[in-house]
Amino acid sequence: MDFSECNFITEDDHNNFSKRSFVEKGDILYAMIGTIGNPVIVDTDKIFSIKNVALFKFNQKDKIYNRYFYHFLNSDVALKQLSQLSRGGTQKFVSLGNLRNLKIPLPPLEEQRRIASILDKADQIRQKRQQAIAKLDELLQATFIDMFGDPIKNEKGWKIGKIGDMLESVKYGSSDKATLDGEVPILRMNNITYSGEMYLADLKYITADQADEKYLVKQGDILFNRTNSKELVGKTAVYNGPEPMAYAGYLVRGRTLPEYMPEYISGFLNSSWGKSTLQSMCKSIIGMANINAKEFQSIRLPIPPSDLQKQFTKKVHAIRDHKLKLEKQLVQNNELFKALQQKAFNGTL
DNA sequence: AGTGCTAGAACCAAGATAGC
DNA sequence: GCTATCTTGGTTCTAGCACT
Repeated sequence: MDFSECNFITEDDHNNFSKRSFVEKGDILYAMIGTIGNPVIVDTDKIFSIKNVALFKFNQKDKIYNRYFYHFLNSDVALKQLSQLSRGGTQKFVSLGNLRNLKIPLPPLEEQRRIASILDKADQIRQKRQQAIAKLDELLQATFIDMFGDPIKNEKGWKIGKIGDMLESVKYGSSDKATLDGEVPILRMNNITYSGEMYLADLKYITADQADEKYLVKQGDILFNRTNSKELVGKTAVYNGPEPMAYAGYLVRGRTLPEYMPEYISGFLNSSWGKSTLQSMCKSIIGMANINAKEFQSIRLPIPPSDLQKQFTKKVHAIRDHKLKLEKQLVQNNELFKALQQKAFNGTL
């Protein structure tokens, strides 16, 4: 059907609010530029100026149910229509005209409610899964505190030392140019997440010749991001992935002595104390911050007994395994949701 | 080899403006 | 006046090079 019977509203003068900027409960907002989409159902009445955002109002509430429309906007059926129409060079955007002309299957209201409630339920399930995953991250932090206490107060009276004391070697990575078609994958800063995990996607590669032993990571190596913005400098993760893999020059590789656990060091650096230590020590110049290998090694921390570090590592691995399981389930949930969505909007649900 | 430093690419969102 | 499109600007990351 043609959607022109709905009101679509865009911008308004900043000082001159009118009906056009009155957003009500149940309206839907939709980003027209940048990350196109991300529809939101408004849950409070508010007046504000809208720009580059489409506002959907539902004048004919007996004909269209907003949650049904919301799910439609999120569906591939709608996105496909829009992706063919979106314009712009580097910056993609859709126009109001494009949105007005969206073709949407429109069954009777009761049917729309039924479909929306099925999709809502499926959506809730995957959100719950996502929350469970987030909880596991918190558990990781809590486990660290539980076992080792507050590192600043050091109530448990651990020996205090430097990260360097726990390492057998510290090396900078390769400064060779990474490409998409080389042989050996090379880890870059985007492969380390802020929360301290490896993220092995979006890989680039170097040639086998360039992948000298000194530029390769082994399982159990610590990777430390020496150059980045002030907030992100010092991102640290323990490598546990497949080999061989190389690492780039703006990462530092730390290899622990056998009696110490890389997970403990990473756990410390990823705790709130670790993060604030890193922020306070980095040398920040025009946007970029640096922590060199020497400074990395000089970071002071409590060094608890090996046994305890090993126990911590076991727990970390158990939590990560569980998280991996949940993430797999989440992928399945997402696929299921997509399938339901497909069915919903081609009339077979 | 290790390190500091910087240009600029990529991305994205908001502001500004041209044109109907 | 309204909409479509272009410009500006911020953030983050990439990549490389020069200095020690």
